[in-house]
Amino acid sequence: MAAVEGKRTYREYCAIARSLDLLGQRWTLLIVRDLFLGPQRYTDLHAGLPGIATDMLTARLRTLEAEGLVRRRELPPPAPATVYELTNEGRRLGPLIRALGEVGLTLLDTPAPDEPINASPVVMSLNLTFRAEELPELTETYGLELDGTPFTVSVDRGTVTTERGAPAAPVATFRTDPRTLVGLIRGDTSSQAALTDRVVEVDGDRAALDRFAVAFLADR
Amino acid sequence: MAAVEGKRTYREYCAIARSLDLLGQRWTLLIVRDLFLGPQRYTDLHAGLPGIATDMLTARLRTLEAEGLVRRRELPPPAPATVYELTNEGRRLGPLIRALGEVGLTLLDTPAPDEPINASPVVMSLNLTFRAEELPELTETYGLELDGTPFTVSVDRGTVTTERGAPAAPVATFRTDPRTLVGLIRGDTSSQAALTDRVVEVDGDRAALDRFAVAFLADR
DNA sequence: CCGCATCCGTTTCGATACTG
DNA sequence: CAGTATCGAAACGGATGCGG
Repeated sequence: MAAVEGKRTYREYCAIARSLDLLGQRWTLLIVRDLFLGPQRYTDLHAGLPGIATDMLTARLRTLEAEGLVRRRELPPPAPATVYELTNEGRRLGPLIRALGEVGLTLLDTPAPDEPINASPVVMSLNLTFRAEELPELTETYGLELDGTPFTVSVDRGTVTTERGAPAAPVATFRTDPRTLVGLIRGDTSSQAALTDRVVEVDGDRAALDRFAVAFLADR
Repeated sequence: MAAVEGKRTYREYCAIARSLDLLGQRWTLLIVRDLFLGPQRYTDLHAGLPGIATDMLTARLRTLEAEGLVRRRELPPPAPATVYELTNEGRRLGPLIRALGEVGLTLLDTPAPDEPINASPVVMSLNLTFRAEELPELTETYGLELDGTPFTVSVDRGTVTTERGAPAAPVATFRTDPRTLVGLIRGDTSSQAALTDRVVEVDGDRAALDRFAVAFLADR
């Protein structure tokens, strides 16, 4: 007889169940994933989540906001817009996003030739494939321009950070498409071949692409 | 027009999305959680998942089996039964389960007096609240009997393991209920008070309860 | 009692059309 | 650009039935 049960929740006194009450709905963690590369506008979030309905995206953002994991911010003129960004609370989901990535990375095959590949997840995966033990002293910042969208990848003695947007002083900027970058990371393409085939364009230190390829090769 | 789309999946070339395709459905990760304490029969799984529909549990188990994360095993006589257990693949979800627990642990308040508390999640949470830095040399095995259900908690120089079932040679066995154990871990009850109030019964070394309480105190 | 399978009302999700 | 409104499809929750 229609008990007023509010929302669907695991009613269990359990840390894992609580997490899933917070984050377990469809799309929620993928939104968080996208925001880990930096603030995003509604429309760009929508573009990065293939197949999400607009009202679903709105609903998830409202929930994440109410939970204090995401904040809405109005950009001032001259470029007024609404962006969504992670709060400090939200940033504490980093280890969870990483754990999910590590599980999923082993499941990814070489993409089918016609499979569309978004840029953001590929950039995000650099955090997973980074091999600190190779080049442990490496410290430099790369620009990445994937289908025209700029990203920043910074390596600093064994740690990486990835963000949206172009870096201030990159040692080099690589211009390519997500699929080619996947090929490089997976070792299906060598950095040499990428250069001679001109599927990657380099602005700046051309040798930086070799170091990049070594540092981020997924060794399966 | 009904495109035959099969199941609901994020069609994205992304490690995180792949993980969620595998594990993101309701109940799936809670089933995995329960199996991390050891093999379980269908009925016991059902009892540990408040509110799951029977066909849902069956469906999830079938999917996990098909994905190679869970295996079905028939126990031989004299106690014939079917148990479900994690495969080696399934055990690789440990870091993910832990990350979920760490997010959720900070969200758990002191349980309401009438809130039911299952034993398994409390035992599982010991992996999260364990403080290796206190008593770094501690190496001993405790028995835990919560509402009559036996568990084993082993500490070995900075690492813990938790399982269902009674240990072979415990330094002590604590007999209590999940709620009291939560009080101990959260620091709402001292081990001394628990002993004098007789809400915990100890078999074996009574001082072991103090060490246990120190080692597993959630310091928030 | 254990291990499911079936049925049915409710909730959530997906797709698309539309609006300030 | 940033959402609402609408509607059909799928998933879920709960009860019940049923063979070993």
